[in-house]
Amino acid sequence: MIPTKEHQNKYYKFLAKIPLFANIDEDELINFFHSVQVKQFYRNEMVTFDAEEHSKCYIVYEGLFKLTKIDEKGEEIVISIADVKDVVSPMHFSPHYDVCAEFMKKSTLLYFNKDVVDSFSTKNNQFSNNIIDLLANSVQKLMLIKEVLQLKSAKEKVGWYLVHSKINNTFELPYSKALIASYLGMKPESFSRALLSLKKDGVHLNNKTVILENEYELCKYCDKVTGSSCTSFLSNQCIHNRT
Amino acid sequence: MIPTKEHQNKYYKFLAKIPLFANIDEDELINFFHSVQVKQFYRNEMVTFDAEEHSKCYIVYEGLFKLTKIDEKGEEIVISIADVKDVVSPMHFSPHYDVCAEFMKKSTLLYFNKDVVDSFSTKNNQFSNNIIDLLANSVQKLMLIKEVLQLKSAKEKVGWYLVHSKINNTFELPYSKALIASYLGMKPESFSRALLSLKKDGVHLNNKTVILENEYELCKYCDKVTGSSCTSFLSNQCIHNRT
DNA sequence: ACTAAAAATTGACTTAAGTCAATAAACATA
DNA sequence: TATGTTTATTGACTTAAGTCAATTTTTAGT
Repeated sequence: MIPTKEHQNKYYKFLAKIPLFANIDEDELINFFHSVQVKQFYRNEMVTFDAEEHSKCYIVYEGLFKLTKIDEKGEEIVISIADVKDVVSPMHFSPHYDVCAEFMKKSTLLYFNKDVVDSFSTKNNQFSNNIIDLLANSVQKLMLIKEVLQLKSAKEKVGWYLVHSKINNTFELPYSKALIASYLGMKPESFSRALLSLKKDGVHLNNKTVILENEYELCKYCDKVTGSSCTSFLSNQCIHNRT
Repeated sequence: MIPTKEHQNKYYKFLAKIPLFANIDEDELINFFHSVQVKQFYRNEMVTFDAEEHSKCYIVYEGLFKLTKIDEKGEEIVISIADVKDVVSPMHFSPHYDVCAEFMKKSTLLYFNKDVVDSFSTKNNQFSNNIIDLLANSVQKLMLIKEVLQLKSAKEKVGWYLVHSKINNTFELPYSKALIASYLGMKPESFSRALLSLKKDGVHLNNKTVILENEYELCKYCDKVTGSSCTSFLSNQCIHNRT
């Protein structure tokens, strides 16, 4: 759907702050933004992002959804969680790769069709670079979560997610426990039991807020990439500080 | 190491066939290839691809290695297998993301430094597009393997890998069973037991060659992206043919 | 503030895949 | 073609996380 004039301005301002559009000349950007489209999705709505229908690039303006794959038995895995400002770009997948988007909240997505994205990236080299950064980031995130899923125990997974939240979201669990559990490839029951076990080590969860008896209980679950955004990175207490 | 004149020509010919360099004007390509470097690695050699030292783009000229992550206890997961013609590009990872390359054979890697890659992609839009395709492919491959690892039983994983080999490598297992097992996130013993169970369903393995009692035993393990390269894709027998 | 619905927890039990150890098959190099 | 080494298989046993069912806690709408 093409947005009304009144909405356009706020969409433009929002988009201009997304890393995908960073360091691009404002005139070119505004011109590109003319082709933005908008779509609303309802809570619990499920959409298959098959590339034929969805050869687009989506940006979450508001709301939350998870990208999932579901098998014949109804078992579901979460590939990624898409929050406000996140970019999901099925136009870059194979036409035979289907993923399912499950909306956790009423959501507004802004999107561009593949042809306009491609033609803009041909004209504008910085935009190409931004796409490269976006995809490189996805690759790294997927490699990291693969490591977490395959190498860590239930308790370590939860510990890892908590440090992650500590460092990136200032001690707040950003989503429901069930959603985080499925992102970590575990059942809510196991998540709950892992939290119980962490509590014995001094890691408490007051509703969604992480509380530590003394500051460093979670450090041992930290990975280096996450850690590099920590204020104590490479300090004496930091496990990544090996000399 | 800078290659000798005599070797240059064969490297150039090899590189020109890699998708990363497809559809680029030959003169520009040859000019870019002047900056290629070469490095040899020995069987069982292990190298950490930390971004500081390895802010490069590698192409496997000959040999084989696996990209792995290893934890404190020595447990290892395989992130990807890099075979001849494959591109591995640590320059696109965060400087804090370390992966380990373990060489399975004596290998020769060609590589370009980040600065020359970046400057070529600034000048040449097609090259930018090829990098985007390369990364988009990695994303999709990682999403697919995540699905395989989390959603499938041991037997289904092996079945999936076998169809994969059937379709892409004409019925040959390309690597050792132990390597394939670890790529599938399982132990060699479990791989072996899964093969035993598949044998009961008419799937035999004569050394590394897959033999089917009647043609379609493996179809139920096929995913749609892999299937799209199958000669019988969407035929009557094909499970992706739902009407 | 009240109620219904949704989300999270806890306990008892099950299970698929891992571990460890012994043996067998395949490979590579003389 | 023999020999030592690596890779694969098989069997007995263990275990971490899943399942199912019963509560309890939290959330959201009136």
